[in-house]
Amino acid sequence: MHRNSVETKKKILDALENLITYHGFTAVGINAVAREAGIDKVLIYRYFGSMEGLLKSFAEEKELCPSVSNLLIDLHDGAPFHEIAAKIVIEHARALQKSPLAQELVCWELTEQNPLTVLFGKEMEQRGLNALADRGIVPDKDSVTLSVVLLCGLQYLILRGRNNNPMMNIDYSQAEIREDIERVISKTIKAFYDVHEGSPN
Amino acid sequence: MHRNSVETKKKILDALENLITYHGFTAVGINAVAREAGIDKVLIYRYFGSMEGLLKSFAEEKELCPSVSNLLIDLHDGAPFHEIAAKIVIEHARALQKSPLAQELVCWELTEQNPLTVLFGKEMEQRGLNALADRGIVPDKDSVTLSVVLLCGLQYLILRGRNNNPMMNIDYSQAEIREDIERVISKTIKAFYDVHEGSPN
DNA sequence: TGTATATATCACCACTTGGTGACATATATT
DNA sequence: AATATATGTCACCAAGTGGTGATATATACA
Repeated sequence: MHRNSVETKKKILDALENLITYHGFTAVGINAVAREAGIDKVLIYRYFGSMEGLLKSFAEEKELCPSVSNLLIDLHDGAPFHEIAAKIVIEHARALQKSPLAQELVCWELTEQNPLTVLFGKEMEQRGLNALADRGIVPDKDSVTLSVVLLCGLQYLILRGRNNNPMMNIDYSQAEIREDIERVISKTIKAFYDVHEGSPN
Repeated sequence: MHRNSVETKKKILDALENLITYHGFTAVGINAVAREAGIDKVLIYRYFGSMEGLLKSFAEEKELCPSVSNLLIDLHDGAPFHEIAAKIVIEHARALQKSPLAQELVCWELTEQNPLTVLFGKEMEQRGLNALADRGIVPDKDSVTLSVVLLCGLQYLILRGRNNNPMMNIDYSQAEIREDIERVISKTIKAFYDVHEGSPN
């Protein structure tokens, strides 16, 4: 065997990722990570101090969720707010759907607080805001509220769908149903916006 | 000590409830339940067969979430659909907010499947539907989709708020913010419904 | 070449977990 | 009162957990 600390650290971080992705956050622990990485657990303590330290490093070094900004490039510059908002919500959901790791982290975040879930949560919060800030848009409070509620709803539906346990038979992973949902989302945001801009409070 | 099996069973079921409510579903286990109940764990096996059996009995015998139908009594008979739908969503969320046990079960359901989470999930699904069925209302698909997404969004926000970890500073547990959210929900459903009934597909 | 250090292995600790068999004793039945 | 059964206690098991100290060995540096 070669002795290469950076390689070993990588092995450990990768093992953690695989563990979360394929066995869920409940499977995470010092012994499990060491086993998965094929190294002695004492190396985890040596290089990361503790499980907390490992989670922190993982949160900092791994790409936990892709930026949403670049998913909006096909939106023309003068697009109305409701289109942008809908697009952000929908693309955010699609990205989550594609990433079992991110799904597990969202779920973990609802269960427990640790360096990883906290950092991940902050990152996720910033995604949509950045996409808007990039375009110099400052949305009013109610519009944000609606978008967030819709976004959270989609996140919840995606989490529920994971174990073939969809909510109300609304299985986001099925293409036709996803299209239905996305159409309703767009229609809803537009309808709200049309009514709202007349009297935004 | 008196020897009373029904009392012991009750002790065990109560212990499980307290454990879930005050220490979260991750704390649930044979040893933990026995400890909390102050009885020997062998009695759990004797009376419920296994942890699974205990969860099943718990799901069947405990009142996991209050019916939502009786929360709608102050709604007049001829109320338009959008008002009823909004009321159901909002009352559902308020009920969840009041029940830490239900919150934990919702979270558990996203993490793992077991007799308790499955039964609880089915019960939750039926709540809104029953409220509508009681009034002889058969909503169209898109309206259901919107209501479900909004409802799920509120559930998610409530779960996130539990550990002082609110999403985007939208803390459902704060009265003023809750009122904002509820207002947006009502406004949204009405706006969608107004547009939608003209072209329900 | 010899030596120090970074890296990795191994053995062990106390504690918790789910699970079971042997036993004691209160209660009910005959 | 004698017996059977329901109920409860105890001791134990193998396996897993987080965590640590002692030791081996590859690599780098003198």
